Amino acid sequence: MSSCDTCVVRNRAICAGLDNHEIEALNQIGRRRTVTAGEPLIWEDDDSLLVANVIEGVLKLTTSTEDGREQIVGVAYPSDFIGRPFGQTSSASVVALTDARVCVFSRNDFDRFAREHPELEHKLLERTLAELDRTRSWMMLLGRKNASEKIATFLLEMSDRLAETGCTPAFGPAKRFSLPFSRQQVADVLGLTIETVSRQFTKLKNDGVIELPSRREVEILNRQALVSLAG
Amino acid sequence: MSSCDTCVVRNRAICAGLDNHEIEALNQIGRRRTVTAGEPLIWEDDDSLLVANVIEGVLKLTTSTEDGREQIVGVAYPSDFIGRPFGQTSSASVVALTDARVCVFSRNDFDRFAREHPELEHKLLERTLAELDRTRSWMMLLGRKNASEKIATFLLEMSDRLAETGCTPAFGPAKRFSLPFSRQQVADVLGLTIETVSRQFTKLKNDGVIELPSRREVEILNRQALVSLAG
DNA sequence: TTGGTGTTTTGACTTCCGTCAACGCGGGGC
DNA sequence: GCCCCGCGTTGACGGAAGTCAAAACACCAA
Repeated sequence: MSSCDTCVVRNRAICAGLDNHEIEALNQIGRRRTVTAGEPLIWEDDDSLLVANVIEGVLKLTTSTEDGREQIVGVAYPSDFIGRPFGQTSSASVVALTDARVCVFSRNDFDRFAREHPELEHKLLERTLAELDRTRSWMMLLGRKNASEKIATFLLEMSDRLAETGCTPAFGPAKRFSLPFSRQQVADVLGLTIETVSRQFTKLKNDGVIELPSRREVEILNRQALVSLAG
Repeated sequence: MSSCDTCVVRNRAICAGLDNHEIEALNQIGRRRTVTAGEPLIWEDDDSLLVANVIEGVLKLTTSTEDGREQIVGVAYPSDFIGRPFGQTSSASVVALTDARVCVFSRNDFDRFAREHPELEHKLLERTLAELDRTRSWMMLLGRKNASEKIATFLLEMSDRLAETGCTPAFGPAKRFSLPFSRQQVADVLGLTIETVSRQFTKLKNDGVIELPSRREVEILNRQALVSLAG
């Protein structure tokens, strides 16, 4: 009996579609791991010894300059795949934002397994293409949007992304949610400073667009206003 | 005799690795097309009816806001794959920057063929992963670098990218090259305005770092200076 | 409750880049 | 050759966001 049998992302992650025999083989080369909030899983420019599936929690992918500036280039949620298979060094560090559970593989083992299982490679390809789309629309935000457009876009995206994994059984975007990011991390996602993020949040609150019940909580009072601000 | 036999990117594009029989089948569903500079090949948000391999020339991938701001989110060179296979609408327009030749497929035909040829899907996966890496490092540039760092990084990237396809048989980065971009397009790549781009070019010229023999030509006089400016 | 620490907010000031406008230049057509 | 038009450059100016610093706040532990 493999631990995959009880895996909550079994039907959504790239391992979906594998039969029992294949899952058993995959299970042989992978292992479960927990990562506590703030703990790194992969270092930028290391040989990317491992790849992983996210089971639970949220992780950030970041790149940094030597002088310490940081940009969050991706966010991984449950069922997402992280790491860089097929012979390149990883271009990003991966750090847990919340306590997380992941299913890790050595890159070599994973590469070999993937090449023998086209269905898995296909799932990975679909995921990678979707991630590339998301990343490109984020480039638009980074290159061409101003601070208030960035914040509005960010809040809408959060509301969508967190709804999928949220506790609320209702469908559609979340009206109220808990950010997995500190203010500094929001700044690192949007290419802003922490002060600018803070000022924009305050402005939205004063304008009655959102409510901020606590540091990490956001409640969207006027979604339509956010949509029109997002540009 | 298929036209693939004489294709200059036959060994570099995703069709590399297919045997003669498979190439013949692929040739059946594809066709050659020329695109003149400035002409669009794919519209943003259309159903992405087609995908393509670049044989010759350079094309830009762009996203735009309703109010006309544009961001170039990718650049396709010979042997690159463009378009969005597998059931999503494309998130970017594709427009030729130079006269170009491409090998186009209807998306449905290509999807079907790809699913039957894991080796091709694997090549596409490797390409997509590499493109995602490049895109992420560009996010760092857009979010965290200032104008002079952006310009320096851009010139170095151009020098690398154009060397691969350049006429000069010598290896290594090109010392002198012809930009496939207008000043406005450089601005759209870097998330700047045309005026800022122009000023930064002039500054680099005055500082003796580059020479600008004509509007599109760039000669790098002091590569090391560019590297250290790029941050 | 209190005190301490790290995060967030707020304020004052600065700066980089965007905006607007005028000018220059180069290449194509006549 | 000459003119014209689009692209690129330059200058003056303003404003959005960054920087620096201090205050306020949340959260934890004792």
